Amino acid sequence: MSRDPALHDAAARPATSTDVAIEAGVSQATVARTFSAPHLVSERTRERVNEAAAKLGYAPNAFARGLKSQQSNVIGAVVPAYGEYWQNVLSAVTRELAARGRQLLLFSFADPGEVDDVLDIVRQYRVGGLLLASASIRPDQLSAMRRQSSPTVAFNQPAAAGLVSSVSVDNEAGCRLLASHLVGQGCRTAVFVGGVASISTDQARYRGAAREMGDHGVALPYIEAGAFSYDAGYASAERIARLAPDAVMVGSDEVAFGVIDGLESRGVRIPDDIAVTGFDGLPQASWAGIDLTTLVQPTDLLARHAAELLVDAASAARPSDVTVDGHLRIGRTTKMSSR
Amino acid sequence: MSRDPALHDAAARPATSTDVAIEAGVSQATVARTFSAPHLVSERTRERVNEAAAKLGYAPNAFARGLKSQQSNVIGAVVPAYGEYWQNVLSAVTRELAARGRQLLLFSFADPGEVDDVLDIVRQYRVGGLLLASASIRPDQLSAMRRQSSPTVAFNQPAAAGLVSSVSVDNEAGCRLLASHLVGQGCRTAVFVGGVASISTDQARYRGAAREMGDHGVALPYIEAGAFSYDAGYASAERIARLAPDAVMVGSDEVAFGVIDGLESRGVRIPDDIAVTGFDGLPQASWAGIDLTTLVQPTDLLARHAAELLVDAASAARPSDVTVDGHLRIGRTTKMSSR
DNA sequence: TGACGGAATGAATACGTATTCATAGGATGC
DNA sequence: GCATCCTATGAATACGTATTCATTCCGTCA
Repeated sequence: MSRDPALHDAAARPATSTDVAIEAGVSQATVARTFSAPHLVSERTRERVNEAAAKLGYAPNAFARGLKSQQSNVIGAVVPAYGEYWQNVLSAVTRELAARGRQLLLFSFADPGEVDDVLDIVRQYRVGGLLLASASIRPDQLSAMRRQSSPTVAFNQPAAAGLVSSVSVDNEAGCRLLASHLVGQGCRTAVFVGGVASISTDQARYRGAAREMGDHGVALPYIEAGAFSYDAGYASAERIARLAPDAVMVGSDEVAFGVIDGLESRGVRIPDDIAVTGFDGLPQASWAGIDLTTLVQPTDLLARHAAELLVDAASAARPSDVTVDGHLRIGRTTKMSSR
Repeated sequence: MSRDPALHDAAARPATSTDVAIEAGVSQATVARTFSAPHLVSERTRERVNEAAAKLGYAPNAFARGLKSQQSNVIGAVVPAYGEYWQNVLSAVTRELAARGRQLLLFSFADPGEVDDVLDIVRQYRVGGLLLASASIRPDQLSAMRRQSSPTVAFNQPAAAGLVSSVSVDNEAGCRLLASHLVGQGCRTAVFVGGVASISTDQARYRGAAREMGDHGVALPYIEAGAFSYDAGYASAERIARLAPDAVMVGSDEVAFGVIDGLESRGVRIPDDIAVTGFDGLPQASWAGIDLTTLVQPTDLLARHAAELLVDAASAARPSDVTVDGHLRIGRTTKMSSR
């Protein structure tokens, strides 16, 4: 029937190392060695095996390999289902891990309440490492995962420090930079717009901003947008406009984009009436039409650190914390002229 | 030493079904049944097993399970490392699959040349389904993956139809809608800006746009931005401005955002001098500051179809193609006044 | 030349689970 | 009261690979 029986067989049942062994006239052990420890196999035999493998379309079964060798090239990632920022992080981490021969197994959750269920599923996969992205994972959940003998890394979750390895930007210092810049521009009154007050990054950012502002005698009331989204930012514009500050420091770029549009829709001119800063350094912040002043997280660098910790087995034993500085990006949204 | 020996043991070696069996005083088979086919186990026994499992912190080993049962809950996804659009798709698909108890194993590639290597790695994982996102996967690569007995779905890759299952928006019809809208606004001359001319979606979109325009006697020259990125769009503004058309139809939103900023940086007013349309319906298109006229892909619906095909085993045998209509989003970028 | 050692290979086993087959014990039918 | 059937369980095996152990072969050194 089929014009290509070899292909047909392959479809029915993927070739195994034993199939290859028979085809090549060697033992299964030799085939396994050819793929996992080639230096133990003679040149001639290796060629024969590779030839047979190619003919049968053989690819080692990663599950069986993982089962036997008790380790896998799969790194788990627990990530929120929504959010521009996390999508970027995920993208960066995926690239770094791919470069290290690791794959990413994605576990997403839409609501913090789902985290427990998700973590239960994660435990079923004996992942070689675990990336916990999202600040809405509770400390007790973190330490529960810590039991796993594989490296666990919390991404941008200051509260995790000590419990598991962590990689973060210096949120507090970053916000001090932003605040300092605003003060330098002549800002005398300001407001901070956070996403969700209970999140540790949100707290750290507000703390940094409030302290720096305080050092210059500027008070910094806190407004909670309610979510880390454009819409939440847009909606918070009303409350901001009512306070009519010189500047708004927003806890994240995505929210800031909403704040800007929300304010402008109310006739507020940016930066002439109110200056705006963000935090994260999303690609859109650099778009000419937006040109937001923000703190750029070195996402690629953070991702690289995370990948190193995830791949390095030693980090499972002794959690280590990496903090990286972000850099200030000055855009039009804080070009406060003479005040 | 440790205050909690149970936890310590768990760290050393995760509990197995045999451990649980001993703890509960039953056989390993009974434990396995308790988790994979609870209805075969008596109420009383099930309780004892669950109790023992909780005590030991047992979670079934997904790899061993997959090895034995010859199927896994893991869906592979081959996705480009960059691109706003694909990040959104990935996010949507992840959610749909999570709702169906499936996890996503991510294989990303930065360059189309890497696809062959990536697909080789994919084959090592006996994934229960495979999502091929990205139009830069060649037809021969598609059909090679087709051998796998698991469902394979190409996302938004018209060229894949017939080879594997596919889920796409109707690119051609979508562009006709956009073109028709422009004509209705009084557009008499136009330009199409594609990302990469060799990509099949790009071709389909240009075809649709050119035909509809042609039906109204409007010629539509093709300009290639060179990539599906903001920067590529920004850079193409020079060539567009030189042609000074009434409207620019851009093949994707991300490129369109760049085109808009690029044009405005050259003093071109949008939409008064040139109208702009995009394609995809990215979240940013709806931002008030941008408000782009575009064709909104029903990403969630597409993702749902893809998830269904991936989970439904039957789709492995007989590829099926799903095409969904997008809808027009009219924004300020095509509010051409009186012409 | 004989003993020794390293390289290459094969046989056998274990990883943790699902599943088939067999068995024991009740409940049900007449 | 006996044959029958169904339920619950255990013993045993297989999934595909990595790895240990044993064996063979050949070259080398004294």
